[in-house]
Amino acid sequence: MASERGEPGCIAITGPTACGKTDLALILAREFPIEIISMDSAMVYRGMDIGTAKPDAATRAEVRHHLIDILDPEESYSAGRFAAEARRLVGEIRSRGKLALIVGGTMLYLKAMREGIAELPERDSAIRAEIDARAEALGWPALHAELEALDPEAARRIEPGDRQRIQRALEVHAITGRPLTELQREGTARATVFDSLALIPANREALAQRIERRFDHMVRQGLVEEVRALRARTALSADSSSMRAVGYRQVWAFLDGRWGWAEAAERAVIATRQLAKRQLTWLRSDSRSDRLDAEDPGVLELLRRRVGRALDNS
RNA sequence: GGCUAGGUGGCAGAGUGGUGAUGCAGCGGCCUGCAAAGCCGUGUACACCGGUUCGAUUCCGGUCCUAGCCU
Repeated sequence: MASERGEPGCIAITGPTACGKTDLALILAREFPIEIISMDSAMVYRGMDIGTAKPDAATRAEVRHHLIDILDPEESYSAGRFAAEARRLVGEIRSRGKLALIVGGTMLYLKAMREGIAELPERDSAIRAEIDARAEALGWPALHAELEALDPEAARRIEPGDRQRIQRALEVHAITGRPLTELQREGTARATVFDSLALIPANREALAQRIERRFDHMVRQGLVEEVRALRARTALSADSSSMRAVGYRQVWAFLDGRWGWAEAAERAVIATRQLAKRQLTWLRSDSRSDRLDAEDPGVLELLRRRVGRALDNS
């Protein structure tokens, strides 16, 4: 229906981890003039290949991929950057006469791109460190109370224990001198309209098993070595946002000696399952995505039709 | 067979004569620059059968299990 909305050149395929979206996207990309835009908050990092199930070099030589390997793991990405960069890429790909296929499971990025995101300052490490120090001394509920005074509306919707959001709201206020809520109200332009197809595994139990098998596979591929190499980077720590990723965090803890291997592996699988659950929760309430049964053998054919139609319209 | 210590929700693990301990997992949900993150919510558990009691998971007796020791 993209054409009917006058928007174009772009389709998203999303779904929880390990639902098969990458494989399907590659099949499509080999059959149609497509470039893939990765919508994945972990594949952006260089050196994080095995644990993110990143498409390998041969595949990427064959099918053009974007927003993979664009940052060092010490850096941080953001939904705002994704929205801006993906939008720009869609235009570029279109100008080459190709279809941009957005593939990934980072739902906030999908939302930021589709609905637009307010123009806010980027994170500021110095200010965050300062806020963390105060939280250490006073506790997050105390900072929540401070936020109450600066931005009552934000305080109302943010839980007193939600350090991440309290921190961001205080950070934005510290940088701009204005309440986050106000800034968010002002600028949520630049939405991009496009179809998105959500692959939903009908069987949770089967998904859980696939997750477990996939983790075992990653370990055989050398996940532990990959994390060991990352740990050698002095600028990287367990607190880095890249190292909070599922799998990496747990293997890091194992290498620290905090957990035995059995425990680390089990926790990695659990964390991945929980991630999938959160993704499914997001998709359940997302009325703007078409929900497809990931296990239905007919999905590929369905995707082919959607892609073909989108190409005809652009 | 005897003695001793135990049997608490899927798991771990406190506790009390009468207000849902807690943690983990699971399940549901939230989501505006860390999102593979962060957070919120969610359980008529007290082995079984009697007894005492206004009231027993908690006290008493028995039964059945489990572990250790003894013969």
